[in-house]
Amino acid sequence: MGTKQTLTPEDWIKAAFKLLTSSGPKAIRVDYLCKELGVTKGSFYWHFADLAALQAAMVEHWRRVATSDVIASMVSPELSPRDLFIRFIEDILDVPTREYGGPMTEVAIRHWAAGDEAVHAVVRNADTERLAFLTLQMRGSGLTGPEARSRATLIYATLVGLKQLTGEPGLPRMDIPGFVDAMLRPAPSNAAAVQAALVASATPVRCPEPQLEVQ
Amino acid sequence: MGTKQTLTPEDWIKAAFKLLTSSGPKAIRVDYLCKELGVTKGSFYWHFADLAALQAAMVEHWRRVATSDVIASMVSPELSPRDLFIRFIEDILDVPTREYGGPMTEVAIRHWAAGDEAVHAVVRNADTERLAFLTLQMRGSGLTGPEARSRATLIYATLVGLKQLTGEPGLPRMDIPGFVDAMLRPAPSNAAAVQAALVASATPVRCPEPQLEVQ
DNA sequence: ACCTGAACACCGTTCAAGT
DNA sequence: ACCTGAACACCGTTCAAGT
Repeated sequence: MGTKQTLTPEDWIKAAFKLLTSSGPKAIRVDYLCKELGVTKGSFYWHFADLAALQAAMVEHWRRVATSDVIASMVSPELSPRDLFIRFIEDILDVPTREYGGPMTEVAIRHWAAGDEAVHAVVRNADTERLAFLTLQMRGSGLTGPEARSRATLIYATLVGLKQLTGEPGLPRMDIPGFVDAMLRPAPSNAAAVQAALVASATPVRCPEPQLEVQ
Repeated sequence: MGTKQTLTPEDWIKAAFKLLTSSGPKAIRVDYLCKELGVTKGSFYWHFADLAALQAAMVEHWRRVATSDVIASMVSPELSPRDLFIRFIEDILDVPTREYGGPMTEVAIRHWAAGDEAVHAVVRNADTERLAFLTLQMRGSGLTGPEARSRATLIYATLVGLKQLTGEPGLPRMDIPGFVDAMLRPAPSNAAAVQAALVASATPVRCPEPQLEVQ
């Protein structure tokens, strides 16, 4: 009743992301997937030619939802540049992860890419595409060409880096609107100052006292 | 008689490099190694705990002969800075490869590193070590701190890049002494000019007319 | 000490047969 | 159309037995 009769490729991809984020790239295995979905191996090979095909589909899916789809959803012209930036950044870092491997999909993909050149190539493409879009928007906000590019690079690198740290407890939470405002200010062009603005605007999460294991 | 009775770890490492350079990282397999050496699999596991141990030994061997050993052989103070540079570059790019996988070991290792994070980490360390040494020597030749570092980086990146292209036919052959002379000139500090000096001093190998496949 | 030979383990892949 | 179940293939690893 509540259970679906037939599996779709999306079911396999979703299960594979779950394995990726929970147990790493090497956990993307046919038997694990089948256990997760309650079927036997033969079923997998009806949907995919081989494991490489599923992996390619995973990466391509990620590329679409975490890059092209987000960019495409931005072309509605009612957004101010500032709001567009905020939404883009929040979407890139969070939206595509909701349905699949949880909030750490982006980090898991980059970890996977470190050991798989095919994955790495797609991640590079995604970075390029996102950066080109951010640069274009920066330029549309009145910044000059090189300035637009360098600010876009800085903002993107900073946020990707912070996202990596999000896994650890006691992370600083980032104030994305405040950061965007600092990045859009035309004058100072001072990377260090902008970086300082981000750090200053980051509200540290309540940091629990370090607990010693006392019994 | 002419054949050795007993295999050494070095024999396995050498055979593994042969497989790496001829057929890529995935060809480093126990059965291939055994066929190459004329023994059975059990022999391998007497010498190494597992395949990962052999791979680690390969990378560590490369790191030693292609980095630390070359640097250590340079501390004899009879060399002029210019000759030291020339010898270092030639040794780094050629010497460590003679005994093992031929002249393309450096390229093969970097290709391997693209798909294996453990290998990649060692390559990064080697690059850092080589660059630190080159920078130090630049500084000893009268260049200022930042200038020494940027020139060392440029020279190293250029030569690594050219080495990658060496595999293809019709390569430009590089005039290392001429390049070093250009890099040691203190004044202009112009990266593009130095780059031009290298390209100008590269004597193109006889470039055959493009042959159309006419039958 | 060094190696053989055979077995085992693991996991991707195939395929005839079911519904 | 979608899946089961069992077999096979591939290759890393183990180990008792040889010299």
